[in-house]
Amino acid sequence: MSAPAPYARVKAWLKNGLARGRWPAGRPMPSEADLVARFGVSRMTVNRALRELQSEGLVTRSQGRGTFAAPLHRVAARLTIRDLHEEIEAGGHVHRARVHRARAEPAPAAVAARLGLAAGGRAFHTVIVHSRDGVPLQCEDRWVNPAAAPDYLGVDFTRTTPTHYLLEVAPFWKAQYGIEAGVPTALEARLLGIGAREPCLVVTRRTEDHQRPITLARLVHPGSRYTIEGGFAP
Amino acid sequence: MSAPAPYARVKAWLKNGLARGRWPAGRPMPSEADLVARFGVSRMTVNRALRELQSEGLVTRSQGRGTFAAPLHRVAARLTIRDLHEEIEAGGHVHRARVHRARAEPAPAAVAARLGLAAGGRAFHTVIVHSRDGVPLQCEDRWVNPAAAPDYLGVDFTRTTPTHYLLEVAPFWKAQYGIEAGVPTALEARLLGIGAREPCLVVTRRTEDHQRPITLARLVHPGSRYTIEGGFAP
DNA sequence: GGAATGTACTTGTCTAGACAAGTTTCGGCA
DNA sequence: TGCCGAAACTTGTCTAGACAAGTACATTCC
Repeated sequence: MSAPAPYARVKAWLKNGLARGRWPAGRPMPSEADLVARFGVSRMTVNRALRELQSEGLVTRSQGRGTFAAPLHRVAARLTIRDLHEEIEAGGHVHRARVHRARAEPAPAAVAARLGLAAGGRAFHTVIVHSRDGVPLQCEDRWVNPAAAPDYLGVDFTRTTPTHYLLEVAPFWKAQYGIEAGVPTALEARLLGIGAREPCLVVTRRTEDHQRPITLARLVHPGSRYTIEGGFAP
Repeated sequence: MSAPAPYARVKAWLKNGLARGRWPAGRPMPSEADLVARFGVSRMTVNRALRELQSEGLVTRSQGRGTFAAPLHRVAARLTIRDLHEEIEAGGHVHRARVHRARAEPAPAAVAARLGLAAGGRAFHTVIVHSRDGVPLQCEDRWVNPAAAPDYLGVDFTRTTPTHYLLEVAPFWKAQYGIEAGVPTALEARLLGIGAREPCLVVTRRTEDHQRPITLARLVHPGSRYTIEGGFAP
C-alpha cells in the first residue's frame, strides 16, 4: 500500500471540498499558487489536478479570472451504450444473432438522404435479431453506405455483429443518437415475438466518416426486456 | 489566427492516425520518446497529449509495455441528460410546471428501501408535470429523503425545478440511471393527457450523497413528444 | 534445459523555472 | 467625475532534467 501520488492528493482534496459544497458556484476556488503553498508541490502538479477536474466537468477555469466550481445545474450525466454482443457476453449469457435480411436494395428516400446517397440509390440493408439466452432482445434494422463498406454483405453476421465489423473497416468519426419510446412495426413485432402495441425502446444511430455517412441503424428493444442503465459519479 | 499549441498538434496527429486505422489495435503505437524526436518537443508535452487521449478512451497505456490503440469495439458512446427546464428554455420555448402533489407521506416499502429509510418512514413526495409551450412533456414523480433536504416542501416548484433546488442544497455524489420504455400509470396518463397504452420513455434516477440517498425520481415522457438525443465524436 | 540476472525500453510522476496572455484593480491624470 | 494605463494576479503552456517502477529480452549460470 503506497502513498497516493501528490497530484492525486490535491485532486482528491479539491473533489472532496466540491462534494461538500465548499466554494459555492460562482465564487473563486483556491488559485494554483494557493495550492502550491498549501501542499508544498510544484505548480505543474496542482495544474494537472485542476486540469483533470476541468475535463471531468467539475470546475471551470478561465485565464486571468480563476477557477470556479462548475455550476452543477447542468446535470450532464453520461451514460454509455455498448455493443449488445459484448454486453450480453459480459453478463455471462449466450448471444445469438439471426439474420432475416441481408441484401442490396434501393434505399427509401429518407434513408438515402441521411446516407448521402442519390435518391433511389442502392444501399446494403440488413435486418438482424439479437437474442440473449434465446430471448429476442433487439431487432437491428440497418442501412449501410456501400462506398464505406463494400464487402459488408459478405460478412457472416451470426459470428460478427455489424457494429463490430463496421468499426473495423470504417471507424467512425462522428455519431448521432436518438432514444425514444415507440411501438414496433408489424415486422419487428413478429421478429421479436411481442405484441403490436408493446412499448419499445427505440435507439437510432447514425455514424459518419470524415467524408461521408457510414451507416444508419434502428435498434428496437422490447420495453419489458431491455433497459439502458448507467451510473455517474463526479 | 494563431498556431495551435504543440501538445495539441501532437494530439491531433495521433488522433488522425487513429481515425484512419494506422496502428491496428494490439500493436504498439509510437512511444513518447519517438514522438519527442518526431515533433521536437519535450516529453512532458507528448505525455500530455497521450494522457488526454487515454482519458478520452482512445488509447490504452501501460507502464513498461507501451501505448496501444484502444479496441474501439467498445462503442462507449456518451449521451447526456440535461435538466428539462434548461433544455426547454435553451430551445427558446416556454417552460411551465404544474404541481399536482407536494407533501410528506409514508413511503411505500420499495421507495423506503431505496431511500435508506425505515419501513413506513415518511418522505417528501412531489408530482409535477412539466410542459413546453403548453404541451405536457414530462411527469416527474419524486421522493425526497427529508434528512437530505428538510425544506424541500417549502420551495415554489413553479419557479424552480426540484432538480435545480436539490443540486443547490444537497449536491449529489453518485447517481444511477435507468432508461426504458413502458406504459404510463393511470394517473400519469391523465396528467399527461395521453392514452393509457401510449408508449412512454421512462427515466428513473437515484442520487446519493456521501452518506445517504437523496432522491428517487421517475420521469415519464410521452414517446410521441420526447426524444433523448446525443452526439459523439471521438 | 531451466532459472536467475542484468539491461534496455517503456510509462508514471515530479520539479523549478520561464514566458504568454487574459482579467481585475487601483492610482494618476485630465 | 471619468478615463487610461500600469501593476498584480490569474490560467495556459513549454522545457530539460530527474527518479521510480513495470515489462521484455538476452545473457549467464547452474
